Amino acid sequence: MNIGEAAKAAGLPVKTIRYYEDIGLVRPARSENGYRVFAESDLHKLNFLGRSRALGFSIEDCRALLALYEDGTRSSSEVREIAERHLADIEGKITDLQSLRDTLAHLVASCAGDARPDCPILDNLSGD
Amino acid sequence: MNIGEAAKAAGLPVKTIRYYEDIGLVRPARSENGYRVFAESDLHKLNFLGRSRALGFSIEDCRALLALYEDGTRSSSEVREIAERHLADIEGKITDLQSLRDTLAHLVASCAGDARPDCPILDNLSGD
DNA sequence: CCTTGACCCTCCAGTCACTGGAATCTTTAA
DNA sequence: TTAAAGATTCCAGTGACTGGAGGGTCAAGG
Repeated sequence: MNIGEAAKAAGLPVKTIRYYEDIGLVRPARSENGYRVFAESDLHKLNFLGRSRALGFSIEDCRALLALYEDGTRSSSEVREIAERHLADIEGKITDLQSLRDTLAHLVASCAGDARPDCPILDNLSGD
Repeated sequence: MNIGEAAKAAGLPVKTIRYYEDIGLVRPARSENGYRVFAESDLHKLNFLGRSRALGFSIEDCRALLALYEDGTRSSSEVREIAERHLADIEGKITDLQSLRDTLAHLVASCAGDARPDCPILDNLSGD
Protein backbone atom coordinates (compact mmCIF):
# COMPACT_ATOMS: atom_id res chain seq x y z
CA MET A 1 0.00 0.00 0.00
CA ASN A 2 1.46 3.33 -1.10
CA ILE A 3 1.40 6.52 0.91
CA GLY A 4 -1.60 8.02 -0.89
CA GLU A 5 -3.79 5.07 -0.14
CA ALA A 6 -2.53 4.92 3.44
CA ALA A 7 -3.35 8.60 3.82
CA LYS A 8 -6.92 8.01 2.71
CA ALA A 9 -7.29 5.00 4.96
CA ALA A 10 -5.92 6.85 7.99
CA GLY A 11 -7.58 10.17 7.23
CA LEU A 12 -4.26 11.98 7.38
CA PRO A 13 -2.50 14.17 4.81
CA VAL A 14 0.33 12.54 2.90
CA LYS A 15 2.70 15.23 4.17
CA THR A 16 1.81 14.47 7.74
CA ILE A 17 2.58 10.79 7.31
CA ARG A 18 5.99 11.60 5.84
CA TYR A 19 6.56 13.91 8.79
CA TYR A 20 5.59 11.15 11.23
CA GLU A 21 8.16 8.92 9.60
CA ASP A 22 10.75 11.71 9.83
CA ILE A 23 10.31 11.94 13.58
CA GLY A 24 10.24 8.19 14.00
CA LEU A 25 6.57 7.55 14.79
CA VAL A 26 6.13 5.09 11.94
CA ARG A 27 8.66 3.10 9.94
CA PRO A 28 7.05 1.89 6.73
CA ALA A 29 9.07 -0.45 4.54
CA ARG A 30 10.34 0.66 1.13
CA SER A 31 9.82 -1.02 -2.19
CA GLU A 32 12.51 -1.22 -4.87
CA ASN A 33 11.51 2.06 -6.45
CA GLY A 34 11.92 3.88 -3.15
CA TYR A 35 8.20 4.21 -2.47
CA ARG A 36 7.00 3.71 1.08
CA VAL A 37 5.02 0.52 1.62
CA PHE A 38 2.48 0.54 4.44
CA ALA A 39 1.54 -2.72 6.11
CA GLU A 40 -1.57 -3.26 8.20
CA SER A 41 0.41 -2.58 11.37
CA ASP A 42 1.57 0.76 9.96
CA LEU A 43 -1.99 1.68 9.12
CA HIS A 44 -3.04 0.75 12.61
CA LYS A 45 -0.37 3.03 14.04
CA LEU A 46 -1.40 5.88 11.78
CA ASN A 47 -4.99 5.51 12.91
CA PHE A 48 -3.85 5.45 16.51
CA LEU A 49 -1.86 8.62 15.93
CA GLY A 50 -4.73 10.31 14.17
CA ARG A 51 -7.07 9.61 17.05
CA SER A 52 -4.54 10.63 19.68
CA ARG A 53 -3.81 13.89 17.90
CA ALA A 54 -7.53 14.52 17.48
CA LEU A 55 -7.80 14.27 21.27
CA GLY A 56 -5.16 16.97 21.48
CA PHE A 57 -2.25 14.88 22.73
CA SER A 58 1.14 16.31 21.85
CA ILE A 59 3.39 14.40 19.50
CA GLU A 60 5.56 13.36 22.44
CA ASP A 61 2.49 12.13 24.33
CA CYS A 62 1.49 10.22 21.21
CA ARG A 63 4.92 8.66 21.05
CA ALA A 64 4.63 7.58 24.68
CA LEU A 65 1.09 6.29 24.22
CA LEU A 66 2.09 4.31 21.16
CA ALA A 67 5.00 2.77 23.06
CA LEU A 68 2.68 1.83 25.90
CA TYR A 69 0.19 0.42 23.45
CA GLU A 70 2.87 -1.85 22.05
CA ASP A 71 4.20 -2.82 25.45
CA GLY A 72 2.25 -5.78 26.75
CA THR A 73 3.79 -5.32 30.20
CA ARG A 74 2.53 -1.74 30.64
CA SER A 75 0.45 -0.76 33.62
CA SER A 76 -2.72 1.17 32.84
CA SER A 77 -1.65 3.75 35.42
CA GLU A 78 1.05 4.98 33.05
CA VAL A 79 -1.50 5.58 30.35
CA ARG A 80 -3.90 7.16 32.75
CA GLU A 81 -1.26 9.56 34.03
CA ILE A 82 -0.59 10.90 30.57
CA ALA A 83 -4.29 11.31 29.93
CA GLU A 84 -4.84 12.98 33.30
CA ARG A 85 -2.10 15.50 32.71
CA HIS A 86 -3.55 16.27 29.32
CA LEU A 87 -7.01 16.59 30.77
CA ALA A 88 -5.77 19.02 33.42
CA ASP A 89 -4.02 21.00 30.71
CA ILE A 90 -7.20 21.24 28.69
CA GLU A 91 -9.23 22.25 31.71
CA GLY A 92 -6.74 25.01 32.39
CA LYS A 93 -7.03 26.23 28.85
CA ILE A 94 -10.81 26.19 29.02
CA THR A 95 -10.75 28.27 32.20
CA ASP A 96 -8.35 30.76 30.64
CA LEU A 97 -10.42 31.06 27.49
CA GLN A 98 -13.64 31.47 29.42
CA SER A 99 -12.21 34.38 31.31
CA LEU A 100 -11.01 35.93 28.06
CA ARG A 101 -14.42 35.36 26.56
CA ASP A 102 -16.18 37.05 29.46
CA THR A 103 -13.94 40.10 29.28
CA LEU A 104 -14.27 40.35 25.52
CA ALA A 105 -18.02 39.83 25.56
CA HIS A 106 -18.40 42.73 28.00
CA LEU A 107 -16.23 44.96 25.89
CA VAL A 108 -18.01 44.09 22.66
CA ALA A 109 -21.39 44.64 24.31
CA SER A 110 -20.33 48.05 25.56
CA CYS A 111 -19.20 49.26 22.15
CA ALA A 112 -21.76 50.98 19.95
CA GLY A 113 -20.15 49.70 16.77
CA ASP A 114 -21.28 52.66 14.72
CA ALA A 115 -19.61 55.39 12.68
CA ARG A 116 -18.40 57.38 15.69
CA PRO A 117 -14.85 57.01 16.98
CA ASP A 118 -15.70 56.59 20.67
CA CYS A 119 -14.90 53.05 21.67
CA PRO A 120 -14.82 51.43 25.11
CA ILE A 121 -12.77 48.58 23.67
CA LEU A 122 -9.93 50.90 22.75
CA ASP A 123 -10.38 52.75 26.03
CA ASN A 124 -9.86 49.52 27.86
CA LEU A 125 -6.83 48.49 25.81
CA SER A 126 -5.19 51.85 26.27
CA GLY A 127 -5.49 51.56 30.04
CA ASP A 128 -8.84 53.28 30.64
CA MET B 1 14.25 55.48 29.14
CA ASN B 2 16.18 52.36 28.17
CA ILE B 3 14.65 49.07 27.16
CA GLY B 4 15.03 47.43 30.58
CA GLU B 5 13.10 50.12 32.32
CA ALA B 6 10.50 50.17 29.57
CA ALA B 7 10.13 46.40 29.92
CA LYS B 8 9.46 46.74 33.64
CA ALA B 9 7.01 49.57 33.09
CA ALA B 10 5.10 47.68 30.41
CA GLY B 11 5.36 44.27 32.04
CA LEU B 12 6.88 42.77 28.92
CA PRO B 13 10.16 40.89 28.41
CA VAL B 14 12.98 42.88 26.85
CA LYS B 15 13.18 40.34 24.04
CA THR B 16 9.53 40.79 23.23
CA ILE B 17 9.92 44.55 22.94
CA ARG B 18 12.84 44.14 20.55
CA TYR B 19 10.69 41.73 18.57
CA TYR B 20 7.85 44.24 18.45
CA GLU B 21 10.23 46.80 17.04
CA ASP B 22 11.44 44.24 14.50
CA ILE B 23 7.95 43.75 13.15
CA GLY B 24 7.19 47.45 13.24
CA LEU B 25 4.77 47.72 16.15
CA VAL B 26 6.88 50.30 17.99
CA ARG B 27 9.61 52.60 16.75
CA PRO B 28 11.62 53.87 19.72
CA ALA B 29 14.29 56.49 19.05
CA ARG B 30 17.97 55.68 19.41
CA SER B 31 20.55 57.47 21.47
CA GLU B 32 24.12 58.05 20.27
CA ASN B 33 25.36 54.78 21.74
CA GLY B 34 22.77 52.81 19.79
CA TYR B 35 20.52 52.15 22.78
CA ARG B 36 16.78 52.34 22.26
CA VAL B 37 15.14 55.32 23.93
CA PHE B 38 11.49 54.93 24.89
CA ALA B 39 9.27 57.99 25.14
CA GLU B 40 5.97 58.13 26.99
CA SER B 41 4.11 57.44 23.75
CA ASP B 42 6.19 54.31 23.18
CA LEU B 43 5.41 53.12 26.68
CA HIS B 44 1.76 53.73 26.05
CA LYS B 45 1.90 51.63 22.92
CA LEU B 46 3.70 48.82 24.72
CA ASN B 47 1.05 48.80 27.40
CA PHE B 48 -1.64 48.77 24.74
CA LEU B 49 0.07 45.81 23.06
CA GLY B 50 0.49 43.96 26.33
CA ARG B 51 -3.19 44.29 27.13
CA SER B 52 -4.28 43.36 23.62
CA ARG B 53 -2.06 40.28 23.61
CA ALA B 54 -3.32 39.34 27.08
CA LEU B 55 -6.81 39.32 25.61
CA GLY B 56 -5.57 36.88 23.02
CA PHE B 57 -5.57 39.15 19.97
CA SER B 58 -3.12 38.10 17.29
CA ILE B 59 -0.19 40.35 16.47
CA GLU B 60 -1.92 41.39 13.26
CA ASP B 61 -5.08 42.22 15.17
CA CYS B 62 -2.95 44.22 17.59
CA ARG B 63 -1.41 46.10 14.70
CA ALA B 64 -4.86 46.93 13.36
CA LEU B 65 -6.18 47.92 16.79
CA LEU B 66 -3.20 50.15 17.41
CA ALA B 67 -3.71 51.83 14.05
CA LEU B 68 -7.38 52.40 14.86
CA TYR B 69 -6.45 53.71 18.26
CA GLU B 70 -4.22 56.30 16.66
CA ASP B 71 -6.72 57.18 13.97
CA GLY B 72 -9.05 59.89 15.26
CA THR B 73 -11.38 59.34 12.29
CA ARG B 74 -11.98 55.64 13.02
CA SER B 75 -15.47 54.30 13.46
CA SER B 76 -16.03 52.14 16.51
CA SER B 77 -17.59 49.52 14.23
CA GLU B 78 -14.15 48.70 12.86
CA VAL B 79 -12.86 48.02 16.34
CA ARG B 80 -15.91 46.07 17.27
CA GLU B 81 -15.64 43.88 14.21
CA ILE B 82 -12.13 42.80 15.13
CA ALA B 83 -13.20 42.09 18.68
CA GLU B 84 -16.27 40.18 17.53
CA ARG B 85 -14.26 37.97 15.22
CA HIS B 86 -11.84 37.26 18.02
CA LEU B 87 -14.66 36.53 20.41
CA ALA B 88 -16.22 34.08 17.97
CA ASP B 89 -12.85 32.44 17.54
CA ILE B 90 -12.46 32.01 21.27
CA GLU B 91 -15.95 30.63 21.62
CA GLY B 92 -15.17 28.09 18.94
CA LYS B 93 -12.04 27.06 20.76
CA ILE B 94 -13.91 26.70 24.03
CA THR B 95 -16.49 24.47 22.40
CA ASP B 96 -13.79 22.32 20.85
CA LEU B 97 -11.89 22.01 24.11
CA GLN B 98 -15.03 21.17 26.04
CA SER B 99 -15.78 18.31 23.73
CA LEU B 100 -12.20 17.08 24.07
CA ARG B 101 -12.46 17.40 27.81
CA ASP B 102 -15.68 15.39 27.94
CA THR B 103 -14.22 12.60 25.87
CA LEU B 104 -11.01 12.54 27.86
CA ALA B 105 -12.79 12.68 31.18
CA HIS B 106 -14.86 9.65 30.24
CA LEU B 107 -11.78 7.75 29.15
CA VAL B 108 -9.83 8.64 32.27
CA ALA B 109 -12.75 7.67 34.47
CA SER B 110 -13.08 4.32 32.76
CA CYS B 111 -9.41 3.41 33.23
CA ALA B 112 -8.46 1.58 36.41
CA GLY B 113 -5.03 3.19 36.52
CA ASP B 114 -3.45 0.24 38.27
CA ALA B 115 -0.63 -2.20 37.54
CA ARG B 116 -2.59 -4.23 35.00
CA PRO B 117 -2.16 -3.59 31.28
CA ASP B 118 -5.87 -3.45 30.39
CA CYS B 119 -6.70 0.09 29.43
CA PRO B 120 -9.88 1.51 27.89
CA ILE B 121 -7.93 4.62 26.90
CA LEU B 122 -5.62 2.64 24.65
CA ASP B 123 -8.56 0.56 23.43
CA ASN B 124 -10.24 3.75 22.31
CA LEU B 125 -7.16 5.16 20.64
CA SER B 126 -6.53 1.95 18.78
CA GLY B 127 -10.04 2.01 17.36
CA ASP B 128 -11.91 -0.11 19.91
C1' DC C 1 43.20 53.96 36.03
C1' DC C 2 41.21 49.49 36.05
C1' DT C 3 38.00 46.17 36.74
C1' DT C 4 33.59 44.26 37.64
C1' DG C 5 28.95 43.72 36.78
C1' DA C 6 24.79 45.27 34.90
C1' DC C 7 23.13 46.81 31.07
C1' DC C 8 22.68 47.13 25.99
C1' DC C 9 23.42 45.64 20.98
C1' DT C 10 22.85 42.27 16.72
C1' DC C 11 22.27 37.98 14.63
C1' DC C 12 21.18 33.10 14.43
C1' DA C 13 18.72 29.05 15.85
C1' DG C 14 14.98 26.65 18.02
C1' DT C 15 10.13 26.00 19.47
C1' DC C 16 5.43 22.90 17.64
C1' DA C 17 3.29 20.29 14.21
C1' DC C 18 2.87 20.59 10.29
C1' DT C 19 2.35 22.81 5.27
C1' DG C 20 3.71 24.60 0.74
C1' DG C 21 6.57 24.43 -3.04
C1' DA C 22 10.45 23.23 -6.21
C1' DA C 23 12.77 19.88 -8.77
C1' DT C 24 12.90 15.23 -9.99
C1' DC C 25 11.54 10.23 -10.71
C1' DT C 26 8.06 6.25 -11.48
C1' DT C 27 3.87 4.34 -12.73
C1' DT C 28 -0.40 4.05 -15.14
C1' DA C 29 -3.89 4.94 -18.66
C1' DA C 30 -5.20 6.72 -23.16
C1' DT D 1 4.22 8.12 -26.91
C1' DT D 2 2.87 11.03 -23.93
C1' DA D 3 0.48 13.10 -20.31
C1' DA D 4 -1.30 12.89 -15.80
C1' DA D 5 -1.09 11.18 -11.36
C1' DG D 6 1.49 10.02 -7.74
C1' DA D 7 5.86 9.22 -5.57
C1' DT D 8 10.57 11.06 -3.83
C1' DT D 9 13.78 14.61 -1.28
C1' DC D 10 14.92 18.95 0.52
C1' DC D 11 14.19 23.70 1.90
C1' DA D 12 11.53 27.35 3.77
C1' DG D 13 7.68 29.33 6.26
C1' DT D 14 4.00 29.54 9.90
C1' DG D 15 3.16 32.61 15.19
C1' DA D 16 5.06 34.80 18.65
C1' DC D 17 8.35 34.65 20.82
C1' DT D 18 12.77 32.69 23.46
C1' DG D 19 17.65 31.34 24.23
C1' DG D 20 22.27 31.96 23.43
C1' DA D 21 26.68 33.56 21.40
C1' DG D 22 29.65 37.23 20.94
C1' DG D 23 30.28 41.60 21.53
C1' DG D 24 29.85 47.05 23.03
C1' DT D 25 28.70 50.69 26.95
C1' DC D 26 28.34 52.64 31.39
C1' DA D 27 28.46 53.57 36.48
C1' DA D 28 30.56 52.38 40.82
C1' DG D 29 34.25 50.69 43.77
C1' DG D 30 39.21 49.74 44.76
